[in-house]
Amino acid sequence: MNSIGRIPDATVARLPLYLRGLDVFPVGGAATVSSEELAALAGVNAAKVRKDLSYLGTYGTRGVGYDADFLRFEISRALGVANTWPIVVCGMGNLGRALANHSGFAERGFPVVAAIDTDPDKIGVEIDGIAVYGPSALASVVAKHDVAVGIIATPPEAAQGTADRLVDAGITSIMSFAPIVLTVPDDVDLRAVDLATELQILGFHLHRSRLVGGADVSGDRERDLLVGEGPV
Amino acid sequence: MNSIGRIPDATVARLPLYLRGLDVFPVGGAATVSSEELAALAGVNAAKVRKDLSYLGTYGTRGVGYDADFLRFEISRALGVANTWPIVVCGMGNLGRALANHSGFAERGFPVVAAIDTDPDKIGVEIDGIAVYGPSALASVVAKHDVAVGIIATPPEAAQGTADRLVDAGITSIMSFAPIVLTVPDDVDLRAVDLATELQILGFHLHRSRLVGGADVSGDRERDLLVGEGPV
DNA sequence: ACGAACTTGTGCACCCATTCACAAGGTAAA
DNA sequence: TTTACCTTGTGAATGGGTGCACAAGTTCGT
Repeated sequence: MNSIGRIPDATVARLPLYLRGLDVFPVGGAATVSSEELAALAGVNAAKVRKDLSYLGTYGTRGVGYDADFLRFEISRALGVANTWPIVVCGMGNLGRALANHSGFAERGFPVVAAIDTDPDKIGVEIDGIAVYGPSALASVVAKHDVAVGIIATPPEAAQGTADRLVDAGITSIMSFAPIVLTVPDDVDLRAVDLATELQILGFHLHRSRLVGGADVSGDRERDLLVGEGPV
Repeated sequence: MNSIGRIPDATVARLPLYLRGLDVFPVGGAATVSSEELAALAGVNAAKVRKDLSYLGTYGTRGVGYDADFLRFEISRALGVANTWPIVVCGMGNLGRALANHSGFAERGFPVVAAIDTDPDKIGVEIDGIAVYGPSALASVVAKHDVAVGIIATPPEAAQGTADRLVDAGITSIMSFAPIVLTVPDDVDLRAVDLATELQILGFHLHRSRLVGGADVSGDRERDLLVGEGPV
């Protein structure tokens, strides 16, 4: 199955992990990597790696493995990371500031080009090199910088309003850190990350294991990644 | 069903959402909530709510719904949130500081009681009310505050060492924000959250949807900016 | 007391993802 | 060339999760 078969959601969620794993091979190094090695680098098992990659095409060589550079190129192409998707961060509180500064975003093709906040003391200034605008400037900021993704890091009570404004400005990809359910049109892609929820899941297992006196009752815990809900 | 049947992982991951949804009902308000309402509050569908709750027990009343207070109590009990699980944050960079300050953690029973960093300028001082210690103090900090969860917000190259030290100190629940695969013993519960990975998943859909408009499926339109820059 | 209108709890069918197991294809050395 | 040994790619089995559809149980109005 070549170029354009449907790629399962679970596979899409793992592609970035493979790409990340390939970072250990220098670009242009002509290295080959087996599904077993890549599995270790990405924290999954080898069968999954092979099946996932088979959805993209037949890029490996039997008896040898995958060419690291070529694989990197193909996964990048599938993910569209050759593109750069500018981000606007909404809400410059603790979390917003940390996200706006997060070097890992720009490195992966998601530069933070602007921030939005309602605090008059922040509007018009630069925080850590990021220009902060008021909510009313959102549409023009989006147009000017060709913003593709909005991050919501506002207090929960402002989150829905912020989402509405992002949608009005034409944004179709939103990542929210607000601990509430947001309503957006069907054509908007929303991923919600609730850090407290993640901790509570950890807490559940903690609770269980301490109850029993040590052994992890819930079968064996393992690998996780997570998060978010995918719409279309 | 009954009290302690195995609760599916997918259900455990949603219980915190239900709990969060129940926040709209004042404590002691004697309100009842239907699966439909709770579904809307949690962002899932009603059938899932009913099935999930049935794993905890039969807490609803047919024709009526669920008693909000009772349901809150039972979900809390299942999750073990009646307990308080102290947290130590490792790495007080941008993200670490934001997490250490995040009010949502303490509200949900996960107070940040200490922080660890290697920077001599930070060790021994308080940052936003959180005492910062050096790595060597980890074991004593864990013992003294009865720390149950460790958060890794260090640079990627320090993450594995930090994980090892947390494990040595007796921590069995770890949440990592470092973009690498961490190796921990089987009895340690590890949740990895990679924010850049999340964005790349959004990027995949963006890429796909924008391709449909443009006539080129060959993927030539993209700038061939490189692809895998920074090493680990 | 009775029927209409609700809402839960759950059996069941379906779907997606994971994992196994192996044939197909490739390398290397004698 | 032949043999021994790798590793991919993929049918097929397995397992978990989702959602439908409906019987069972409750409330309310008449």
